[in-house]
Amino acid sequence: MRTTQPRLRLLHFFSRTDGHFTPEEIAERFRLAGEPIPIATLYQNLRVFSDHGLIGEVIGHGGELRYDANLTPHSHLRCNRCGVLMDVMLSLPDLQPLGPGQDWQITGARVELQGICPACQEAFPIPVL
Amino acid sequence: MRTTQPRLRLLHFFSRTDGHFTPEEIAERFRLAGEPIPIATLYQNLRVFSDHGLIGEVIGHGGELRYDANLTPHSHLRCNRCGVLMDVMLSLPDLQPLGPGQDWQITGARVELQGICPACQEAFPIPVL
DNA sequence: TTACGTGCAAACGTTTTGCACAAAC
DNA sequence: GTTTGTGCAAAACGTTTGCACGTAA
Repeated sequence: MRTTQPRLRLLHFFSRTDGHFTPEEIAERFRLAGEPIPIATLYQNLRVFSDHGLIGEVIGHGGELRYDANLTPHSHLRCNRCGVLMDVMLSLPDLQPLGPGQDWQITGARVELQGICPACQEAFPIPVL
Repeated sequence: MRTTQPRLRLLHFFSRTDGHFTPEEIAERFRLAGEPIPIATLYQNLRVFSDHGLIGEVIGHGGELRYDANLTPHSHLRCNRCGVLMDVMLSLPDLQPLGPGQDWQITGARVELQGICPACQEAFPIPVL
């Protein structure tokens, strides 16, 4: 894996952010910064970084693939009103299913909590969704 | 919402299956049955059914959108080896985050367990993934 | 110097849209 | 008769690929 200009730029981007971005959103950031990154190069390197475990992948609300610099095991918490997504730590207890699935060997879990963020609780005290 | 021929055919399909299908997989089933369904009509009605709560949406292994006739609250269990996906019931304990996120109002959760299914445990006793 | 990465353009598969026609109410 | 849905063709969208050129090692 070679040290190239586009890879350094991408790593620099991830080192300064903690969000969950689609490829298009990342490209937009570079475009706005006046230093656009070719879309093929972007996709190629997101794949490479992900394969090498340098960044994580998250499935977004609409099913779109998002990349994430937070590599620690964590769950996600999404606001049902404004859609904001944050990382949370959950201490997960025994996740072995009872009944159907009890003979599976569980190796991991992906948990996405849904809820109303504090700002939306304040803005819309009466549930609208 | 009108009762039309394509909608009845689609509902009939979902009433007889309990899998998680992509639009293309559903179209393929109709094609094989000798009664193809136009792709635009299929997409339009999957959206309509989902909006009306008649079917559920699941994000598949590769991030693709899948539709699901099982409307009861359930989690998914996916095999890391063969990719098979099954529905499971989990009795989820307290999911309120501690620390960051503790001031959110939790309304639901989407849980996907990963593991090795019994058939794969038998076929590959030594972990390959 | 040679293997690897870049980045353009083109291809690709999936999903959506425009619209004239048909069917349901 | 009016509104809604159908289904074709075309467009749009996000992503991948082929390939000649550039660059890191």
